[in-house]
This record gives sequence, structure tokens and C-alpha cells, in this order.
Amino acid sequence: MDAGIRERLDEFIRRKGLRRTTQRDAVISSAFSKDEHFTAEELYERVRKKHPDVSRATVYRTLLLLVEADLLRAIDLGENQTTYDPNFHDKPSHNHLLCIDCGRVVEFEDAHIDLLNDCVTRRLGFKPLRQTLKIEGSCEQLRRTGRCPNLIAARLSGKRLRKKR
Amino acid sequence: MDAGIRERLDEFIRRKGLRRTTQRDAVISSAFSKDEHFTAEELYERVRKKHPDVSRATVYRTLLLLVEADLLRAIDLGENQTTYDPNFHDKPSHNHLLCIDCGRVVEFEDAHIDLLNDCVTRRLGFKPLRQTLKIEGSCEQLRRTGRCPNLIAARLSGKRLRKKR
DNA sequence: CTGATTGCAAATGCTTTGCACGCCA
DNA sequence: TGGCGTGCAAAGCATTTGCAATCAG
Repeated sequence: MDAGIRERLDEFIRRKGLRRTTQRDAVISSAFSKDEHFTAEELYERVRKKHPDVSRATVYRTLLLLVEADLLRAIDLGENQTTYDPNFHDKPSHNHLLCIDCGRVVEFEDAHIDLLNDCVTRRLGFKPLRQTLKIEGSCEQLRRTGRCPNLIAARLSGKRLRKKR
Repeated sequence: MDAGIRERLDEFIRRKGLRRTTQRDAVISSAFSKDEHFTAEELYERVRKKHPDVSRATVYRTLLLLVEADLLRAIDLGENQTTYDPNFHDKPSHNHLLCIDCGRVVEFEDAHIDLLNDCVTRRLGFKPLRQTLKIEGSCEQLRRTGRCPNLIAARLSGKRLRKKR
């Protein structure tokens, strides 16, 4: 876990008069152990591997804290559960592209987007605080060659492709 | 209800071998009776005013159809329920700005956004299909003058301001 | 007629909560 | 010691679904 995160966390804990507990630490270190997105349930399972005594409730409660501290971002990837993104600390203004063919999620940054948001928002009389851009697209390689490495990987891993919506 | 919508709907019904029923028609005409966003529950109540016999299940099932037909768009405004937007037929690529002060949702269009999405997406090897940009901002007028007409209106109408997330 | 559609109530699935106990500061 | 934090199970909520009855074409 990145030092900047630890620092911001400490500051948050201090400011809110919270306490550091074994369970809380376990959840937090699992949350930031990879840079992959995860759902509450996935994190719960990941935590349980090392700390089988942490309850689901604590995972949910800690997630709420982390989102409030802005260490984690809750994003909507179109499934019926909240997805959490641990990468906003390093890349504060990245966005997501979802492949409708294989469900892959690509994070990307683009300097123009911030500028654009700023213009649009001010024009309307608001001050921009946060923006979420989600692009859905289809895989060009799949269309042209009939094959897409991600699609194949997704099938092999048994990952559910995408649902409706 | 706009003629273009009726037309697209008929085409959809024909293509899928669906049937036209009183309940379905009631739900659909309520959905497009205003250009306001709504939740399933809100639509259910609106429908019941004129057709007290329509069930909640039918409302949900019809909403699914309308989204599939791309007549309605399911959007995520940060509450824990899906919001439906009936304005995508007229403004296919508009986006949403949410005021964190009063919860107001402003729809806006900007020509640059489509271009930007296109560039970003192709650069990553995908073909853009649909994008969702949600900007959250605070009200400048409120900050400067301490008053915002929308905030006051929202309070008066008892509309819940925003929840977490 | 026949399969699509409906209402009802039960089921789902994610997330939150009430409560009594335990533990950090 | 005073509360904050925890686990458990129950509760909440939005949404979906099984089923028998009903209706459109």
C-alpha cells in the first residue's frame, strides 16, 4: 500500500476520531493490495483468505469509510452492485471504457477531458467537483479479425461477460 | 408522446413479436408524458393515477422493454435506484450535471464531447457505442450569494437532497 | 386457439442495521 | 472507563420471478 494512501488515511482517522483495529487494517490492506477494481463481495473473500474472522458487515462498513475519505471511489460499471476503484489516488482523473464484447474495463486518462468538464460546468453556473465518464465500446480487433484476446481470456476464466442494461 | 417514439416503438413491437396491451400503453404514455427523469416507483405512482389496475411488475417489465428498444435510457444518478431518462430520443448525446447542493440535475449537450470520446476510444482500439458523462458540481451562486433558488425550491418541495456515495 | 402478458406474492441479492459483547485509546 | 468497532442475524429495498389466470391476434 502506497505511502500517500496511508498518510491520507491516518489524517482521516485522526480527524474523525476513529480507531485503528485489526479488522479495519485487514480490509484496508486487502483493498489496496492490487490495483484491480472489486466489489464488496470480492473484497470480502479476499480479506477472508488471510483473516477468516472479519465479517461481511465490517467490510461494508470499512468500504463506506474509505469512500468517504476519498481513498476509494465507488463506480457504476452496469452490474447491479457497486464496484470500487482503488486507483483514484494515483490517477485522480482517470475514466473507464467498458468493452461490450468481453466486459473488459480499461482505465484511461485524457488531458482534454478535464478542460472540457471545466468549461461546460462553469458555463452552467457550477463549480466542477468530480466527473465520471464511462464509455462503452466494441472491440475493433474482434470485428476485423473475429478474435479478441480478451474475449478468449474472459471465456476461459469463466468471467461473466456483460449483463443487460 | 412524440411521433418518432411511437414509430420506433411500433417497429420494436413488430420485430419482437410483442403485443399491445392496455397496461403496456398506459405505462408507456406515462413514461413519455413529461421530459423529467423518473424512477420505477415514481412511474408506477404516476401510472396508477390514471390506471389503478396496473401492477408494479408490469411497470418494471415495461421499463426493461423500453430500455431495450432504446427509447428510454437507464442512468445512474447516485441514488440506489435506477433513474430513467426519456429525453435521449430528442437529444441522443446529452449528459448530466448534478448539483451536490440541491440535487438538481441539469442536462447539457456539448459538441466537443462526442469528438473527444471518439478519439479516446479509437486510440484504445475500440469503437464507441455509448457514453455517459456525469459531472458533479457545486452551485456558484450559492457560494457567492449564500442563496440558490434551486436549493430553496428543493427544500420547500421536501425533495430529499443528496445521499452519500 | 395459442402463446404473450398480467397480477400477486414470494423470492432474490446487495447492502444496512439493531443489539449485545469486546476492545482501543 | 467510555465509546467506538465488531459479528451475527435480521431487516431493508429495489427489482425479478414462478405461476395460474387472462387476453391479444
